[in-house]
Amino acid sequence: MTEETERDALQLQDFLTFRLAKVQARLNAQAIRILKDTAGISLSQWRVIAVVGAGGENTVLAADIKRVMGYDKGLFSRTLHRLIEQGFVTSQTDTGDQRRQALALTETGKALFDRTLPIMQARQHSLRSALEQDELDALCSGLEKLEAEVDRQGQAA
Amino acid sequence: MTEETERDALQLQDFLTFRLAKVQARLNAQAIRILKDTAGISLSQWRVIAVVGAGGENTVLAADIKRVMGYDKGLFSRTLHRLIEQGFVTSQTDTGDQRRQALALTETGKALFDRTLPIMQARQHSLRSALEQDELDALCSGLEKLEAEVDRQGQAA
DNA sequence: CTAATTTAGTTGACTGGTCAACAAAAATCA
DNA sequence: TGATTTTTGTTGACCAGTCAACTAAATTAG
Repeated sequence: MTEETERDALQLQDFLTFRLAKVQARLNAQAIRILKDTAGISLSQWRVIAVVGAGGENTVLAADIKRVMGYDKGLFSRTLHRLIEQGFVTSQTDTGDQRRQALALTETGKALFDRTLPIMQARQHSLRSALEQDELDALCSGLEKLEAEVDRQGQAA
Repeated sequence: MTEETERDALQLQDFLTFRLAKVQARLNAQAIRILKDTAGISLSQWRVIAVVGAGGENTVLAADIKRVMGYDKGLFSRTLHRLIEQGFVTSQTDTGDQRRQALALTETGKALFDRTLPIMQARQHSLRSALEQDELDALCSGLEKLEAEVDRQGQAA
């Protein structure tokens, strides 16, 4: 019985972060597969295209995207260059501040965006449809509180 | 206004999986940092030690751990060998089925487990303490439903 | 009993993502 | 103005994780 309770206690304490990690890994894998099959791009590439595409005709600053996505500098830089190489995005250094890059989608990039957005939106919708509205709210609220607690702990350390 | 609503709509549709990914990334980074600083092991190594350690004096089958953790074969194999090299875990091939490996912690491994478990439990506890019990239940329930929906979609495809 | 299939594990190649060192432009300040 | 610091981005090295090819042991079917 001691072993059982020990084991249960451990599984229990590990429940939250481990479960979160597992679910997230599966959602991630699903998104990666969909994007690879339907658009031939990576998840980080899609996120950049999505944000630039959401800007419509306006150009979007690279630094803003990086900030919004919370991505690493290095990862973002490489992702962006791959997108430029593949001809989905154009980059123009700001005339005022030459460190800044203003991004826009090419015609090919726009076509990819228009084709891929409904697919990804449909996925989001079907995921959301598994939950009632109040469950969805509770999930988001719980995630926010967890995130705030990680911040709080990070500050303390 | 069109740009605004487009942008908002996009941020909204991206909310759930993106928010989940961000929170999980931060939780993961926190766990990795704690384990590196206090125990000098990786997260995947800790999870193996945690499961083997939870078995107490009983040996635990490698295949069972792999299944419980949902880890890739290759990752698990390499993680295990690093643990054996470092002297935290011993592996003994099953006398009946020579493909199976029965794992146990060495004395060093047990010491590491005993030292690290309370640290990780304390972390879990403080994360949980950010949520009321019903919020925690709602979060777990929401995650389960999401996971089930991913399964359902995966089956369909 | 042998052949085919399944299961467990190992290995190499590859991608994604993090970290740290660096370069260049801009802002701050003496 | 010129020196220092800050911000922005690039690059190389590295670790985590996935995938596919392979080996070996066990099981199943003929």
